[in-house]
Amino acid sequence: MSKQEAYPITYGVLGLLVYTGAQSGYDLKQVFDIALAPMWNATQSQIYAELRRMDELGWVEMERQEQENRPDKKVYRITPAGVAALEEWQGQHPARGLQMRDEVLLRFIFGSFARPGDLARTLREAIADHEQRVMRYRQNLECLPANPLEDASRPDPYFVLMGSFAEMFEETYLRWLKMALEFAEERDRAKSSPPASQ
Amino acid sequence: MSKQEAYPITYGVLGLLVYTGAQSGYDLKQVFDIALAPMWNATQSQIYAELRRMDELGWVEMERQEQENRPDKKVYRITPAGVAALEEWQGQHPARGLQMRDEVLLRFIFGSFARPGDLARTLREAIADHEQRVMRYRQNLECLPANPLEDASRPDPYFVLMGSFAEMFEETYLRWLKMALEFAEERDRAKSSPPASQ
DNA sequence: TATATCATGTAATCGGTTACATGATTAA
DNA sequence: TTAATCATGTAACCGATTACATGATATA
Repeated sequence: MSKQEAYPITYGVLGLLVYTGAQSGYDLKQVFDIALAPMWNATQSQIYAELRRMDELGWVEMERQEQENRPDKKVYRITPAGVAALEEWQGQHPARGLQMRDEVLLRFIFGSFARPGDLARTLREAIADHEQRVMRYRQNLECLPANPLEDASRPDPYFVLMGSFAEMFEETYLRWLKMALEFAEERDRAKSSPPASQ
Repeated sequence: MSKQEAYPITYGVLGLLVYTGAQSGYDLKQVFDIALAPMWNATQSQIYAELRRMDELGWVEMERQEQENRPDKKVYRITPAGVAALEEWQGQHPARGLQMRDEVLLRFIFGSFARPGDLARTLREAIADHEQRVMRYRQNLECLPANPLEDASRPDPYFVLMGSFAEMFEETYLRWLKMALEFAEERDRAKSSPPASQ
């Protein structure tokens, strides 16, 4: 078989369905962006495509909810076959290792080509971006879902640990960004003042 | 204009060409994997495609080197237009923020569906993987290139700072992985021993 | 009145990966 | 003798993104 039946993103949507219960593609996208932001991202149309795929696989069931003055809401629910698929997946060997794509770091490493101010501006914007991320992750920690398979009275311990990963990662990243910014600003100052040596 | 003329990966290859001097696509792939591993990854055929693209843009020049008993080596060199493109790029606003795709984290967050042992095994493999990464990054620190635009007698300070990012990131990641593994192992123990409560 | 949100999707395209082809050299 | 490496690339495909379409409701 060349074409796979499921991908990481497939299992991401599937797993979320367990925690949310029956949900529409639209709502799942919101949940996805909050819960899985630290390790994956998906577009709206991708979520719809994955739900259709899983419907064909029998991993989810769709129920059409009529609405007034709006398009019908298609509400999806995970099936026992879907739960089995999640369990199978956990036993498989990960297809790929961690993949990062970070244009800010790519610019930084070639920062010697930047005109004065450009690199520092890029870094300041990145700092603002990542500070917002940290805040969002901290907010998420206060409304974590319970685990329907285990203790329903407490927030899911896996989500708790993931939250701590997100926070650790963002804090490390921010620490570095601030170091890098100091370096970039110092370089700008050195370039604007008349060079003493050389 | 809808189709872009250059992407982050384009500038990645272009920037490396400054440090390596004239290089073949084959060799650039090796350099790419070492120097840009923390923020981007590229396949061999992608590198060839980017070199062809930049040749058409006039950002690089190609020289064919004949070889005995081997296909000709196409050696690329950056042009002044290429250097200008790098500088322009540094002034633009990054198109996308950080993107992470990490199947290990995705499995972890849905780890309650894992059969006993599966999650811990995934985490142990991830620890081995990331420990290798740390070692590679530390090795890289000992053979960093000089910056041909600045002080040629010292390793490039941008590469030095990137190296420290890679190390910080991997150490944070490893610290978390070990916490997560402890949790997973404890969970496995609790499931194998007869439950006292419930 | 204009924008944003709710809610669904399709079509087209793009960026990236995989598979394949070639053939000599070197190491296990 | 087998496998890996050097060195180049093409073709096909796949996963993901972007743009577009629809139309009501709520908000500014």
